[in-house]
Amino acid sequence: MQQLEVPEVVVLRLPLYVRALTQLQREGTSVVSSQQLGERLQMTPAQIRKDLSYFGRFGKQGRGYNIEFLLDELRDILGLNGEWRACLVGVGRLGRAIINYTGFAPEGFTIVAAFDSSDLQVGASVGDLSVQPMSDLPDVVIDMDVSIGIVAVPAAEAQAVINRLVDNGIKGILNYAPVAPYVPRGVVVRNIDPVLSLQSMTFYLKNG
Amino acid sequence: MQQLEVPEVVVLRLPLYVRALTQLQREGTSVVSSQQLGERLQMTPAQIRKDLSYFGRFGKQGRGYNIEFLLDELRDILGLNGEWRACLVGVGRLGRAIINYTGFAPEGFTIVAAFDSSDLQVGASVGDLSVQPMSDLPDVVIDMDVSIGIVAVPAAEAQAVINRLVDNGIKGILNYAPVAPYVPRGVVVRNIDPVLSLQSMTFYLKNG
DNA sequence: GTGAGTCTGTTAATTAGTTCACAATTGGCA
DNA sequence: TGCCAATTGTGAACTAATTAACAGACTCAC
Repeated sequence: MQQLEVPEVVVLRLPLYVRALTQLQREGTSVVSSQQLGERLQMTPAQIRKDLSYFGRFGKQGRGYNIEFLLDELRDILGLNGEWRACLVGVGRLGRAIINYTGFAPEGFTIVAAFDSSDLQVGASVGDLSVQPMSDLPDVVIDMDVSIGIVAVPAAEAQAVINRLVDNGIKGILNYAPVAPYVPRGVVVRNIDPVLSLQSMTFYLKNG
Repeated sequence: MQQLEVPEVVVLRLPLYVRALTQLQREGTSVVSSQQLGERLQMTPAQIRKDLSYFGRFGKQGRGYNIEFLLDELRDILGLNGEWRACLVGVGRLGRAIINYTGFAPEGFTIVAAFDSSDLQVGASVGDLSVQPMSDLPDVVIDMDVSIGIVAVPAAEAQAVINRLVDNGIKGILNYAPVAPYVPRGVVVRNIDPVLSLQSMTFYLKNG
């Protein structure tokens, strides 16, 4: 599979399809056309068909897409059929909220370890995790098969923490710190940054 | 100003410029070239110059951009020089974490009211706010000049809550619920959805 | 079985976004 | 002062993404 040529925008939309299809499935629907799916997601049917065509042929002409089948294919493409293990760095208020967030587990993302650089935090219990010192990171990554690092430290420390995660073989970073981190090629970063979202929103609020 | 033609991608990048320039300023720099700024942000100088050119001419040939001046202009363009007041709906774990998040206030975003549809929550104290019933929403929006609604309710309730906010004149929604809400034209939505971020990340983790 | 109607997958056309490349300025220095 | 090096702002060229359009394939009702 040379999926290297799939545009990133397309990959970013696939989870949206997964979510919409899952919902349709729960509603008892078993087949959906690109037209119907497009109405739900507020996008053109052509875009949906085009997006899917990067990965294969999943529909039937005259009928549409079998939801169960398409869901399975999409989950497979995205790698959502297994469990992904993550570690979290930074157990301040934000970090604690992330650990306690109930939205990850049902989607197959599990936080299996929590780290903090402060001795004051090490040993504390958060959720059902015990906060570990950063020096435990190398062993934890290997022993617990961690592939994702979640960063919830202050901006000033974020880059150093991310470097450390990357040095230990982490290939995916979910970054909550308000910085645009540098990572080497082959490492994927996703930034969660509500302030940036608000700061672009106000442009439109201000100008009609 | 007919800024209606400014591509949205450009608007999304402006806050990044603001942030990088602010940092440069704190470091004591007073002038920066598009080249230097581009290195920081990992983007081409041409893109930065082009983006800025949608709004005016802020640089000096042979020299670069005066950081203080450019920052002021950008803050003005984005509407970041005043204070924006927001209300939050849903004071579960996530909502409480949002209220206690310290990253908003320094950027001029203040959460001035918290709502919940559950009688069990109404009256509770969260941060320095007292949780109000949704029926208070119309008055609060007007009396406290609220222009942004932050949604932290379960997925199933999100669309209804957003409808209610919009009906009461809210023009900007920061949505933490895992749904892609429908809003009428003229209302701006920004979704904060770490699960979607992870689900697209895994595509790349899975395929080299 | 057949035909009217539906809907996909895909190529082509269009639109949007990025990068190039260079004339026009500017600042600094001899 | 005059010249060199630096850097902007911007049309033009290029690249990427979206939408249109349609041939081919499937469904279903009769």
